[in-house]
Amino acid sequence: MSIRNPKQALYEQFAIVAKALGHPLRLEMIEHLAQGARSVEVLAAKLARPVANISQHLQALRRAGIVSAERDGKFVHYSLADDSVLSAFAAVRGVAERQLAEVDRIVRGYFDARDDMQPVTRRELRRLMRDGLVTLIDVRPADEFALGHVPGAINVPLGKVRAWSADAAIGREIVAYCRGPWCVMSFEAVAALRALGHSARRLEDGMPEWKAAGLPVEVAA
Amino acid sequence: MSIRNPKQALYEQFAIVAKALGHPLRLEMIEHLAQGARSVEVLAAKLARPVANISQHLQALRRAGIVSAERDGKFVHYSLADDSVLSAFAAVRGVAERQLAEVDRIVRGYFDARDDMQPVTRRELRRLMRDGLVTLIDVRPADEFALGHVPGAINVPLGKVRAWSADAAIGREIVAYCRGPWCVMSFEAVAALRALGHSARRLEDGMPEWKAAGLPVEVAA
DNA sequence: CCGTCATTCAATGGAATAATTGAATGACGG
DNA sequence: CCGTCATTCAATTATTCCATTGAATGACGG
Repeated sequence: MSIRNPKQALYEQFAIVAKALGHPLRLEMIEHLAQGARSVEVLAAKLARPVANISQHLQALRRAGIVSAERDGKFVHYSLADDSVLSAFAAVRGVAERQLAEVDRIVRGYFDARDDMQPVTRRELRRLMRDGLVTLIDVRPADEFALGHVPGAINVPLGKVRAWSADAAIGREIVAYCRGPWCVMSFEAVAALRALGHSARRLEDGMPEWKAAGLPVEVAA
Repeated sequence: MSIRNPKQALYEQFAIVAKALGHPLRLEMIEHLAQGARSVEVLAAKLARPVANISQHLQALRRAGIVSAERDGKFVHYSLADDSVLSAFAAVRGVAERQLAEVDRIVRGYFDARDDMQPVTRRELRRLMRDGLVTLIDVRPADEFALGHVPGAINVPLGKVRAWSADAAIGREIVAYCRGPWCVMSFEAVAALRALGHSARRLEDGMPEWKAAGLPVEVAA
């Protein structure tokens, strides 16, 4: 280890954190961990990756102080070290959104830019929910829903949206949310619902942001 | 280029930004650019690095949408693309501060933890300045001071602190600030002033944060 | 105490990144 | 149009990072 002055040493520490965020798979892992603690195996299954690979990335995230590990018998449960990680994730996303035309292109391309994709804000959703004007669906898998969801939301995992919507009244607006502002599950849910003649919109972002905003969260018994 | 789904493509875009932040030298460059636009040559001189090296890092930052370039005759002036970059920098710093014991160790080690290093908050500084209770010094180089400084601050570049303090009254408190919360110049200024018998403290952070907080900035004529 | 299972470690090869050097571009002044 | 200067590009080497594989660790259940 070469001798460094304190200033360089500090920048190196900051760079360790940023570097750990600088890999698509690790970012995806963080977004999953933002939904709740996960074991290595479960995370590997969710991301369809070899367990050893996920384990190594988790080590990298742990070295950077981004995730923390807790042993529970044979299992090791990983979770985000604290809320500052979500802030950093959101800030990086913010730079990308504002500066990289590519992000805009991807999002628009995904939805074909065919009609208004104006998302519902958290504030607006709270008002609509209070007045009973909309049906709120959480399109994440059941296990993530169980760990915490918006009060009043119904869990309709993405694969079941079509079947569920058969029983829903046409005309009543549906709002969908999932893991975060770029989580594609809510995009797909809204697209499917609209194709079936429903009025549907996305919440502007997802569960981690809802919780980070200090809004109430309901946990399954 | 392999075929990717939109979700992966988005994570890749986000990773580009984080990866660009994941190098100590680039972080230091960002902190300098946060003080104002700089040409490649000036930046290289400030960081004591070969021009070509800085140029390449600037290209990397530009590809990530972090800095923008503006040609002015023979010179190219680089500056931060927008304020979201400062947010991202601060967020990464926040993770490092909270999670990496190493950061704390470095800062403490730098000051030997011998007495209270409680910094002055922005709010407190504004009150002290309004009541005329402190002398505020900006220890950055003169060119950075000229591009914007806290109203009422005196520019005392680090190398001149000792000479300047000879004329300062003992007993009146001095507050020093520079480029940001980890900028070591203010640490050194405070250490030097205290060694000379003055009462001195640091502002909690520096110029970019002051500006980002929407507080008034004074620019040299 | 032994088998099983979740996780981590170690070693490999291949890809990306970084610093350095020297040459190439592009704009200004004469 | 030519020399100068700021900047960028290209090529090289050393380093680091990444995915994969198979073996090692550590804890539980019998």
